[in-house]
Amino acid sequence: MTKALDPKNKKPKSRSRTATESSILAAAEDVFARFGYHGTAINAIADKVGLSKQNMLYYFPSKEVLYQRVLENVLNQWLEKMALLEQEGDNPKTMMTNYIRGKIDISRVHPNGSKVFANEIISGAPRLRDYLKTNLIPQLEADVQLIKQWISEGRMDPIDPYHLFFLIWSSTQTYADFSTQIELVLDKPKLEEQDYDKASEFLIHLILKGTGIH
Amino acid sequence: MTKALDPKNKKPKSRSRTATESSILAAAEDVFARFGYHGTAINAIADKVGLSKQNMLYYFPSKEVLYQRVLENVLNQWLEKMALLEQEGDNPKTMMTNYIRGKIDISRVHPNGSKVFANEIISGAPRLRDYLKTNLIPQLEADVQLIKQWISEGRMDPIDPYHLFFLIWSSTQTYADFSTQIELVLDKPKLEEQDYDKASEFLIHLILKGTGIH
DNA sequence: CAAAGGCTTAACCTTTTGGTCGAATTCCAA
DNA sequence: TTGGAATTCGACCAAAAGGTTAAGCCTTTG
Repeated sequence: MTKALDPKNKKPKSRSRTATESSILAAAEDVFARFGYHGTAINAIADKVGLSKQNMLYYFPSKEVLYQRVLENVLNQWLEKMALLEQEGDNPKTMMTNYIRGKIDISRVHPNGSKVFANEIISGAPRLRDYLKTNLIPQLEADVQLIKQWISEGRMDPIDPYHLFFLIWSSTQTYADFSTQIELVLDKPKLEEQDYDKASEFLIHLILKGTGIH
Repeated sequence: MTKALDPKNKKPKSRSRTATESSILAAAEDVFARFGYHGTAINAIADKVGLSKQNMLYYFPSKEVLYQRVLENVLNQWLEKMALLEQEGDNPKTMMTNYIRGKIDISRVHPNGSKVFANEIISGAPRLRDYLKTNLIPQLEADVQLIKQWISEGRMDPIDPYHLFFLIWSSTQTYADFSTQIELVLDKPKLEEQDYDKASEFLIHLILKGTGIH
């Protein structure tokens, strides 16, 4: 794979290096998503990028390190968009709508990331317990506070905020993690944009109504 | 769920043999759930049962066969209880309530089965596409018809039945598949019965209200 | 233009693991 | 008791996969 000449390259080595690393990470995310950590042969990733195994190991010294980097990328991308608090809007309805729509968007745009994450959690989250504790949970707690505030202000029904988030997380991520099953049920080779839109509308409607947000 | 013996069985299996096979299957379900197909070493299963690897292979000739049997067991157990149509009750509210509660029960009693299934779907369901097509989907279609009927009778809101099932499946199975994450959030070493009860009540309330079932 | 340093490859090594084979042992009914 | 079937075990094997090493190639830069 020859890289395009870049006239304004000031540090070509570092530039091409990051490019190579990115393509490796992308391929790795894909393969790890489908086969899980153990099911993935680093050779399969190398083939996909068009590198030899040894050469790929030059960029990432081990399978474990590569996997960690993939996981890291996924999590960072996620956490950014995953706060209810940070949604646009000044009222429960708008914010919740944006939140749900955002989560479905992630399932649509980054299904592989979601699958890697799912694999990790199912197998007991050995590698990211700490990450979850220090990053996800604090953010969630803030979101929970917001929900409680809305409840106390009578802007929604008094429901358990934690289980509400479990519901939203699972029902949105299922369009990534379980896409195979959904495609089978809907009899489509691949989910299309309209399917995700439909899912969004459905979930938004049901959850808003179900929680009494108006 | 007829336990009819295979016609091609010349002799019924001995009591001790079936007992051994059962304990192997149980251990296998456990290990496959945690590590996935590729991540599981048959030695780990054998150790757990207290057999040598070779001896275990005497009962199940290969890892693949053993895995298939585990999957088979899980699916059969599931399908039995998974029809909305077969729930007790003569009205939408009761039937839907029992359905959701039943699904949460499965997550509580058979979390490993759920995880094995989840692993399989995430990795593209290579081994059970056919099973889903011939077993799950027909049952689902019948359930979808029932929902449509309820809608046409004005007993619930006009919503998309398919996405409703996706929501119920995902939000109930998450208490098995993602239990690690949930335990972390709820700050408990292990989910207790009351947690599942709470989840049931939450989901039942939200889904009934959200779909306009009364 | 030539040294330095980044990049790539061939050959090789080690460990793990699914699986085989035949001998030994146990179980069971005649 | 005994012969045959069922079960268990020790020894071994081949393939796959992660990883190492040392040597060569290519690009940049002083």
